[in-house]
Amino acid sequence: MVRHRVSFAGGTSRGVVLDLIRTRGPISRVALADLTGLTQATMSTVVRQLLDEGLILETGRGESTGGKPPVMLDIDPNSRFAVGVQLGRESITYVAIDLSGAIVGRTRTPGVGSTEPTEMVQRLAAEIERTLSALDIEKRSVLGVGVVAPGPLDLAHGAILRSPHLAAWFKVPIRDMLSTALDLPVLLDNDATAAAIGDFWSGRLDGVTAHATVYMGTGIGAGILIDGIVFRGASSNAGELGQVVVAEDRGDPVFLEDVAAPSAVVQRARATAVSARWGLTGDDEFDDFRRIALAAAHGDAAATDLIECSAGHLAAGVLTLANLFDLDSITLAGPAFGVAGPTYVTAISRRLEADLFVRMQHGVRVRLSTDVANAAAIGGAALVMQHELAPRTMGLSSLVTR
Amino acid sequence: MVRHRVSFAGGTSRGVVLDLIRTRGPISRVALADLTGLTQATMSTVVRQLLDEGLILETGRGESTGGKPPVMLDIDPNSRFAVGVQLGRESITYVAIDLSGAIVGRTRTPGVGSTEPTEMVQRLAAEIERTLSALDIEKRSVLGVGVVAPGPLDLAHGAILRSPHLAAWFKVPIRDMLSTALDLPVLLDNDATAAAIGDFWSGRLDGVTAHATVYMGTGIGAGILIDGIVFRGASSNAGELGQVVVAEDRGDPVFLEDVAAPSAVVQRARATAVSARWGLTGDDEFDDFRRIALAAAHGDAAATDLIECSAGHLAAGVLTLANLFDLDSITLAGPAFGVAGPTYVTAISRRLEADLFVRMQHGVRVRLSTDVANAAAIGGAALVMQHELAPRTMGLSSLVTR
DNA sequence: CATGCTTAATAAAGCAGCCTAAGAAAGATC
DNA sequence: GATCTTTCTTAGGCTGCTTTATTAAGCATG
Repeated sequence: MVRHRVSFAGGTSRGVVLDLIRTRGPISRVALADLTGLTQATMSTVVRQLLDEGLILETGRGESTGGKPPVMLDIDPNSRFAVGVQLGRESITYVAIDLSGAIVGRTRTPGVGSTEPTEMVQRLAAEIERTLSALDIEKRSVLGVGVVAPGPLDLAHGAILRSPHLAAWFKVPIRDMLSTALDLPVLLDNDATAAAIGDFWSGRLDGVTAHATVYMGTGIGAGILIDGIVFRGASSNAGELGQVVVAEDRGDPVFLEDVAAPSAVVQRARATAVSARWGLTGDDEFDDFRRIALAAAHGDAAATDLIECSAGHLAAGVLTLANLFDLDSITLAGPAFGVAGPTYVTAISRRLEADLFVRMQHGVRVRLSTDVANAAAIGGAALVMQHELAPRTMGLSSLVTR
Repeated sequence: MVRHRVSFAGGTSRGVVLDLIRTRGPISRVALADLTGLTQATMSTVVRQLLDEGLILETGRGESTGGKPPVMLDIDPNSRFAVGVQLGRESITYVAIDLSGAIVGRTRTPGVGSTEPTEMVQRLAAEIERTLSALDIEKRSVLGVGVVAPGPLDLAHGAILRSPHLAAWFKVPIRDMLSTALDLPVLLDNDATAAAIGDFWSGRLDGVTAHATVYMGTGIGAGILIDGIVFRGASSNAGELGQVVVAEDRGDPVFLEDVAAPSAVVQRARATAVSARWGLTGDDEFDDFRRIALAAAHGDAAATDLIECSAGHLAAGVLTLANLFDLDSITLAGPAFGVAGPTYVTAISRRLEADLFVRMQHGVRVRLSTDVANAAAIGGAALVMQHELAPRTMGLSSLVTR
């Protein structure tokens, strides 16, 4: 047999193998060699390294297929941990995950509010330290912290550019400040991107080539993964699903965000005659959206109409997204899907089945995230896992340095 | 100085260096080492190889900057050639390009019509042989032939899936048939993708990260390049710009193709009272579109309205595309831009300047292709150049075998 | 104009990640 | 128990890069 030399970009084979063990484990060395295309000899040394680092374990014997039974390998979940922090409007969510991606701890504190960045960083650091010690996690087994924020970010400098309620954070180097305070690696990324990586790390995207995680909080975004690698575009702002043009109004574009986001639903709700019965407060748009979704879930016709309308628009936007990226997998995440998630899944699935350009060739798997509310925070932690254990970037400009 | 190990995915450094020499040449070894991040020593050997293969030449001395003056390197344009074939509705275009991407020959023959695939392949092969010998190009300096067709293709098998006027070609392995007939490598790809690679090969995309070439012929497509690598999606059908949803009509999506493509313009024209004065034939929608565009160019108000309307819709679709992919460069190509190109460029530029999500961070360069009518054929040839001389694909699934 | 300085290019040796080839280990089969 | 099959490791080699050192070719200066 003629073997061709096989190689992953810049020494990522260790990461690819770790991914496979995580998602397909327990698994033998031979099976890993088959899946990656690497030789058994190479796999032997890669696996040796992962064992030495304590990331994986030999968990016993597999079934013999006529010869020596294989030694099965699996992740050692408790060997490493990562922390994810979601800087929310109304609250900050902290999660700790283990190497398998399972949540081992979760806390929630009041939102950023008007706290100064300097003080906030101290509070974040303190809360993270507290969470870790409460969980009996040694700091040296913590790979780092992933901070997740909405809106456009300056990833190069680890700062927030503009965000609805985080104006005071403009260009503050929060990533480096928190890293100094904690003496741990810190990453900053966008909520949708993080949620997508979280889906990938959970192993639910096995076999998927082109995936998008649609994240709806206050705004609407999408984290896009190609072979598990984040698609970022020219300035790391790709996937701004809320900025899809869905109609025109006297020559001006109408964006998806204007018609499908929670705030749009609430605004339209206020204009209806029956809105009083949903108990809208007017203080917190997001809370009001939840009330409308709940009313819809209980069969309220007008509320159902409002949610269906939002879902219909989102479905059209997602159809555009799926056609442009030729997706084969979509998940929905974010607090907006907390109550009405299934309605949105149905609307999107129907739309794609009917109108996807390549529907004759392949379908698109549409699913709800396993934990819509915490998806971004979990993703933040997953981001750190991927960055530290299986780094990978797209394109040629991304020279791999190590 | 601590140097980090730098590496391009699977031995593509040769191709990257060739790209740089092509686009930035004449250039010295030292400058190449700086640009790529490779060491001077490595560059020395890479350049040696390219010189040995005859792809590049030492063209003389550069300016001294206080020490030994550098030896400048440049492409040897006549060392290699490639042929591009565009299977058009009404005509087939053949172009030959040299290594610098310049057109060295062009032919046009009647379109495919109802010719059987088997016979057509023989005709294509004969015409290509004739073109090459007329240009005095030796066959061994020809890297291959790039065949370009509209519509969804089966790239794995090198066949056309469905195409307006090429129904008889469904699943016919045209790529392999032509390769056998010519004894040359043959590639098949989509018109938009090819046009994008053509733009890249021409060197006009230097410094661009995320580019799209919008191709409008009968349909509307986009070829997307990230760092010069084609973005293909799950089934190589990414960039279907015509399938962007621009409005809704009683719950059904209205696609960009339905309102902005030449056929939509012609249809709308027929419904106007004044359409008689444009001399529409009704035979050939594309020809009629050209007449309307010409009338608009001569100041006909009703024709201008029709073209502006199409341009406005396309601009909205391109805005969506630019926001989702975070583009920093767009070119327009395809026969539909032959007459009215500047109108479309203006409409798109204006729309992006006004509404691009990241307009505060960076702009998007919008330009017309240097040769709108032949862009796809040129791109087909460029595709072969890139495939043979600087192969690269995106993601991890693309294991590099050699 | 000989000497030294700077920059350009090559040469030599080493390392990392993959390969092939060969063999050891451990059970299955007869 | 001998042989076969499959798993896993070891040994040696190739490739593409690195680092370090050397040669080549110009400028600057006493």
